[in-house]
Amino acid sequence: MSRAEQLREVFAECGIGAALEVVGERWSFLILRGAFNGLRHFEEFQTNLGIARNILSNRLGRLVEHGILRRDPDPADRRKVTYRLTEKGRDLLPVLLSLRQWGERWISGHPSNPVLVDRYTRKPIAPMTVQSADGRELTLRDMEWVDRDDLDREANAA
Amino acid sequence: MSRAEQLREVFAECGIGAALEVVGERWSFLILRGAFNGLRHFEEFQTNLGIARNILSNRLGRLVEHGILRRDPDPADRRKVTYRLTEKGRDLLPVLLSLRQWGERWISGHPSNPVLVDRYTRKPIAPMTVQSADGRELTLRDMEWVDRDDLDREANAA
DNA sequence: TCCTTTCAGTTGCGATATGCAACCTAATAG
DNA sequence: CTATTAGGTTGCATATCGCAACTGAAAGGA
Repeated sequence: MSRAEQLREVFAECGIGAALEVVGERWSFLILRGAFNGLRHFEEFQTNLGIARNILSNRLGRLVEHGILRRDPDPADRRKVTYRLTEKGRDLLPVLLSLRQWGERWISGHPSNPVLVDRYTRKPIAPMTVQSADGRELTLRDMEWVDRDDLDREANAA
Repeated sequence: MSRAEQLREVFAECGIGAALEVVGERWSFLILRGAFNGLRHFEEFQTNLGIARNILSNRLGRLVEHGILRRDPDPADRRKVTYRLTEKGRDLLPVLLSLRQWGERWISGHPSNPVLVDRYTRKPIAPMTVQSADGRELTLRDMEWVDRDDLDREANAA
């Protein structure tokens, strides 16, 4: 098997591809950002993001299909519909925050508003970092890509 | 100012929008995933990702424009060109890993191959989490969105 | 009751973006 | 000096996006 074929197999089953099929379309991340910031209704998303209504309709539908948002009628006003994050959706917070911090550092050049703070200490959250199993911060030089089977063999040999 | 207008202002200057303009297009993340895994040449990206050649050309060009990849001629073979991550590109690793871990957990349902391990302990890296300034893991219930100016006022009042 | 506004979409249509296959040029290999 | 490889570009078909206008059901107000 050529190096290229090896890599193709390896990448095909990567979680990134799977994730992108669900949240990789244009606007999906921005809609989720809105949801994390408390937006709930169609018109709120539309006016805040400035997204076309048909696209918004399509994206909300898809996020609901994939179980990232839940769509419920508003009991108080039967015209209204509320979109809320599910656990699966809330679990995207690390992705959103990593992306945001990167954008702040490398693109916009300054911290955004509002800030996500620890409710008790009132201090902004820490930058997202890659850490070892025992909590040390790792840089790319401290890491290595290893085939899962090779890793098992290493463990058994030890 | 209405609640909607407040939020619009607030979101306009969020780093996520800025980041997405650079890496939010289709294929960009997958190309970066490839780069993190050691792909360097046009044909490698093309055969591994199965992306159309014109789109690949366009995306590589854009990533280079934005300073995420560096494009160098290969001194050993003047037909070849190498694309490599810059520091700005390498700093996207937390984004890629968060996305990958989410995809593994919620979409593909199983860990991907290969694994990123701590080079010395040989243990897989930890899941990406949101942490307080002093390193405690935080859930959404432990956090709050706060306007930066309000936060400053809080700090001064204390 | 009737009229107006709000909410959450849908529809039609032109502008973009994507994907495929074929082609191209320079450099290398044999 | 011919064939192959690397890294693209070009043309063309299809899919997606974005805007503006429209719809239908539900409230709100006089």
